[in-house]
Amino acid sequence: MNKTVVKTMEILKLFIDHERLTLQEMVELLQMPKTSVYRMAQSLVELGFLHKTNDYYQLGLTLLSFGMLVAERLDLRQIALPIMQQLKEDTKEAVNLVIRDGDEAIYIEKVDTSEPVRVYTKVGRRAPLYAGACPRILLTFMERDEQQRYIDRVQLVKIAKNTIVQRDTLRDRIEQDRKRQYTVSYSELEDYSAAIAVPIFNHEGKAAAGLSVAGPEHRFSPEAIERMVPMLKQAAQQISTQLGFSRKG
Amino acid sequence: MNKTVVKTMEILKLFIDHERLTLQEMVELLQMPKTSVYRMAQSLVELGFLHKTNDYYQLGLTLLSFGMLVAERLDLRQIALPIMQQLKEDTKEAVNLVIRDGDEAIYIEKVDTSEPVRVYTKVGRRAPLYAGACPRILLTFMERDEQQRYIDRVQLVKIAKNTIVQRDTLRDRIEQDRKRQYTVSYSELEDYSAAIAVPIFNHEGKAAAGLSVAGPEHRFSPEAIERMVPMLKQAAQQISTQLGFSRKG
DNA sequence: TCCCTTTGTTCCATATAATGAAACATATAT
DNA sequence: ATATATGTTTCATTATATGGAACAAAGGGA
Repeated sequence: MNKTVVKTMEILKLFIDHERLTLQEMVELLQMPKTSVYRMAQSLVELGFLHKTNDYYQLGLTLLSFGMLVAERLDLRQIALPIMQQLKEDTKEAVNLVIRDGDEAIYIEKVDTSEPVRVYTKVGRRAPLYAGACPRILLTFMERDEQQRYIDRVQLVKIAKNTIVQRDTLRDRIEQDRKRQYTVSYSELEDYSAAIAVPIFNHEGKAAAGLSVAGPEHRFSPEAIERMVPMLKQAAQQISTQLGFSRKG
Repeated sequence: MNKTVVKTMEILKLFIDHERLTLQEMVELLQMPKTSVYRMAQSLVELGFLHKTNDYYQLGLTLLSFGMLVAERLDLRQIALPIMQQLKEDTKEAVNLVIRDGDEAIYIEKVDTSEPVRVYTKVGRRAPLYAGACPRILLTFMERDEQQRYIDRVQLVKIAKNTIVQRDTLRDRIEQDRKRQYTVSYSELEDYSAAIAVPIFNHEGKAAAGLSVAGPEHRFSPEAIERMVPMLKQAAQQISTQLGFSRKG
């Protein structure tokens, strides 16, 4: 495993939180010698992973090309999109699709609402598995042993005002949601945002993805939730079926 | 500039044309020792650039994350999208937006048609500057010296049945299109596909992007072109204006 | 069931490349 | 004109990569 490659990619990570940076700024953020940073940055520019304009570096278009390749090769995403579009029409809220990537969830598709207030989620964004309805539904239906190991080791960081940061609260929540086969969140990933999520199962009966509707809290009254849950479950069922999942019972 | 980093990324390039590969397949394609390939592939997996499942490697989700960051940071794309959506409504054809990336054009936005026949373009895809209306409009309005140098050195490869592969033909075409301020292509990037493209100018008066409508050839009669060109020019003008371009005369 | 082949993974001696301080180049501020 | 800051290049030293050989695992054929 190449240490130099890994080190060079530390530079790319800076651009997750910074749209553009000078060489000097990267040196300060990374606390590495400027010659080293300079050399690595030039490599990334040569690869098209960074672009340099007037002493400023920013993410390069080659990442867009690769990123879109990844997107178009996600079968689940192609299968889900028309169903998500219908669900958005039915519920009038934004619809999200996540899959697991290690200890995080990554949003792989979103159908945005036309309603005035939007939520923060964007395709490509990540969230920890414990926070927010859609990521947490993946945790809820994770294989039991793996789930316990994750809960035991994860550092529960508060992200928004209602993020769950107590392990026992998280465990209780998961038990409850496992039974009712959906989860709800209010202000866990973003203040004043709510979401309802259900699992999508694959041909092995494993939770392969999470499907959710999301919007501002005031549009997620108990009545609204009661109305949207069956629609969500139905949509997830359609996607699961196309993934080869056979429903038990 | 790091040789090791550049070499490791040769592996990623394999996945442009291959959705998934085994270690052995990569060794054969790259003609490198398998230990070397193994080591580099592990680095890419550790970075999230590759994902390994059952002895198969494929592009990793980290590229999706970075790719979408690039997409959402393209100001031009945010400005253009609503105008592109309107243009698609008006013309009923797919609308594309490209920018230049070195000697290639890269598609950064697309509003697809609801009409039955689609064209190949996808966000993130690249094309040479000489082929197809949208990429070629960038070449048409390139700074003269640079344009001549590009035409002199580019290897004109036939991509579809009508790809321009004669330098003189290309030069004549550019002169003609520069005058009428738009270009048309039939079967240059993909057989049986047509497109009309116009330039988008930035605040410096330089061609910053190309805007096109595209569809199957039979929907691009001379009458249809005459109808769509003014709409395209108007849409491009709107985008140019928002980019700070002041029209001459 | 055994043996052979293929492919993935690890080891380790050797070769190559990376490293980073110093120096140089350029631009900007005073 | 000079000083400072930042980007870029040089080069002696250090660290890491390299890749053949060996090992491990899986699958196919007799």
